[in-house]
Amino acid sequence: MVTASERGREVRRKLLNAALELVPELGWNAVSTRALAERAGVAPGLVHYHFSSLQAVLREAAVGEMRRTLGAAIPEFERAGTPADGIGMMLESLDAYSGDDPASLMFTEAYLVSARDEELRGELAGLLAEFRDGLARWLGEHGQGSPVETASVLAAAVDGVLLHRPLNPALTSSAVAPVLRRILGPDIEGEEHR
Amino acid sequence: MVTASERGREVRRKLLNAALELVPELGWNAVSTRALAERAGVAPGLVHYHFSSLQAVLREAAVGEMRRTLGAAIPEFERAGTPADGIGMMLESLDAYSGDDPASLMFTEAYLVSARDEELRGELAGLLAEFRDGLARWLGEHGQGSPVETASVLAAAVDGVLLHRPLNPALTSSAVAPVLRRILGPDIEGEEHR
DNA sequence: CTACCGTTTGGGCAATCGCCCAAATCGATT
DNA sequence: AATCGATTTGGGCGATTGCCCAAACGGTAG
Repeated sequence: MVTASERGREVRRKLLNAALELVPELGWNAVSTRALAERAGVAPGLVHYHFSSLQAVLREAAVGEMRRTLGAAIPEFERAGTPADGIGMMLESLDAYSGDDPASLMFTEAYLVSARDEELRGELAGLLAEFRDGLARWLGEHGQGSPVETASVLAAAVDGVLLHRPLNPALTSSAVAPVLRRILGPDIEGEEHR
Repeated sequence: MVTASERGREVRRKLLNAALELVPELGWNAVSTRALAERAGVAPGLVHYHFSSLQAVLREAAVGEMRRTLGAAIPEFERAGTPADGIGMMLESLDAYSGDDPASLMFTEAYLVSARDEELRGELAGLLAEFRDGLARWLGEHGQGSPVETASVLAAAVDGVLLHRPLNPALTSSAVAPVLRRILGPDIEGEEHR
């Protein structure tokens, strides 16, 4: 015995999962109402019954996925004893992402769309700020100088590596980790330019 | 007196410039034949007279823009005396790119599309390899250890910063430069994980 | 002047788009 | 059994898509 509202929530879930598959496969702007419904195995009209628009489905799917991924990253980080080990662990778990896998592509697609979608931009900025602050706090507690700036650059660098990976197969974690770890070292003297 | 072929080459140029504007404005997949022609100030049919497909216009525009930008970056780099100064200079000139400006968005759009477009992927990989190798050679000549890995991570980190900038306004060059410069320092010891 | 050829025009083609909606369906409640 | 509200169905709406093409245009050569 299944109530109508239970079936409804299941359809919603299937639509969000379909979005998680199709955005990386086709690109955010190439996902259509009908393709989404077909992948979810439901009738096309259901998309606009459960969501206010096609964009709303994609936004909710993207934000949910990123929240899950980033939320799992912080505690994993904290299992490491030192920041240097933390970067190592993070990059190792990052080897699961080739850069052209669904999760990586969803991240980049969302970043890019957020440049033109104010609502998505706000949600992503909040998500990213939360992750960055968590990382910065942990870095600070372990004696890292300029923890906020370091965390910001670290987060950006990791996404940059994912962005470059499909074009540069040499960017494996074992090649990246030693270089990226140096970011935890002391400042390097350099002229300040005007 | 203007020959037909001269007018033709001018139309081609105008279409490529229009693509340079519209891809960042609307997103790669949202640029249509008609919108492109309208922005270029030419008739719609000309798009498929001068190019084999709409995608071909966007590809040629993106590759050209990236070739120009990356090509200008290497000599600028070499004007610096030390790698530390080079990063400073690069990041300063990078302040011209807010992350949601046309040039930055075109870079990211191209990276993303290349995940699904084999031809574009090949061209971008070549472009990126050329830049990375030039940077690595210069780093090596200035005594930088692991120059290839350092250059690869540096290139990725810069693109990551551009990707994050619209979501994290604190990522100014003055905040990023000191952190990113540490990448030129000595290796940091850290456990190797199994 | 005529013939020629690369360029340009603008409308047409079939396909697809996001979104809408009346009607059908289904379990729960009376 | 009758009724109700939430969910589902599938087709329809006007707009837009990439690409095509016959016809017009315009400078050059014979």
